Amino acid sequence: MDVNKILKSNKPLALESKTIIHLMLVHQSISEKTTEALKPFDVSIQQFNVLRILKGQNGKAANLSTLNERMVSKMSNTTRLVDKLILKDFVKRTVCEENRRKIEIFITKKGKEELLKMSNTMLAMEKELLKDVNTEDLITLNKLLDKLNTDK
Amino acid sequence: MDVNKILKSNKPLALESKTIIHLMLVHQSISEKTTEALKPFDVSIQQFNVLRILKGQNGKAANLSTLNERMVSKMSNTTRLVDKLILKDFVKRTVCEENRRKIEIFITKKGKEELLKMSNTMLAMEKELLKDVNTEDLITLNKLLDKLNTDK
DNA sequence: TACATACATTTGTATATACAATTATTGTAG
DNA sequence: CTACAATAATTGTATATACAAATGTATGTA
Repeated sequence: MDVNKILKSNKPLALESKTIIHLMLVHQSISEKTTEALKPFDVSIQQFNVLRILKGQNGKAANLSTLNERMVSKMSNTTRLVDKLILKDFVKRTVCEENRRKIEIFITKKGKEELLKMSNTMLAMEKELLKDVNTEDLITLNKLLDKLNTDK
Repeated sequence: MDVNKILKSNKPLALESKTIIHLMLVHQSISEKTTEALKPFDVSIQQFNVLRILKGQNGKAANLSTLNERMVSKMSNTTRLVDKLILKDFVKRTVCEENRRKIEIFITKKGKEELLKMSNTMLAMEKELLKDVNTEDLITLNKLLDKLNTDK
């Protein structure tokens, strides 16, 4: 992707602005490819992320706040994401007995099975997207992204 | 931003997956900061982008398809973005006389004035976000992003 | 015990976006 | 010249997201 071709601006943008736009365009592309990759499973990228986090818990429950901390989503919408995953029978939700304000969310057997298929499809998409970026470059890219001042 | 701290996964993710998540998290942060920066002007990042592209036209009109090509937006929504900018008196829309299917969109004087203020605010935000990334790193980052296979 | 406060989640609602269908205009084959 | 396809933009609608307010539960304190 060549950001200059897209911008076609005669007055040159600040390098900072250009970088931000570049990141936006890259995100848009990733987002579209992800939606496409996950379409057969009828889940959104956010629903996929919830499943991936839950599986990372290795049987332990996660409550909503925990999910939320690790996700690109607002609390109120995480509730609704979980609602949708329950409808698909991919996760279970129970009230936490030690603290009834909290809820506990688990991934189900079906959820785990589907997640495995999704992950394979996703990884194929990711490899295709990153096929011209070698390992060394990927490491550099991650290091550079770590330098961004994102409060996280 | 340290993506490993956020993921907290025990089973290590593929470097490709990690990079994609990293980009997603970075985008989310940029998106939030941008919304915040543009709030005083009551425009969205997409509306800002329309204005920036129109200004880059240097008086020449842009039609919707042109705007769309250069933007992170679907055609149908670009129509509505322009609607909102018209309400604010930031742009004007006229039917193209050579081809009445097309419309021509111009930035207004008021639009240009406001865009200048917005750009200053945005640049300050961008510099803050990228304060720990030096020029050389920015160039490297853009080069790496160019390597992504995004069909653009 | 009663009451204020904090915490965890949910609900309501306005706005944003994606996708499909529609309208209006132009181009073109017969 | 008419019919049909192609182009440019708009509209309808379902889903997604952000933000604020509300709900239910727990904790501190007078």
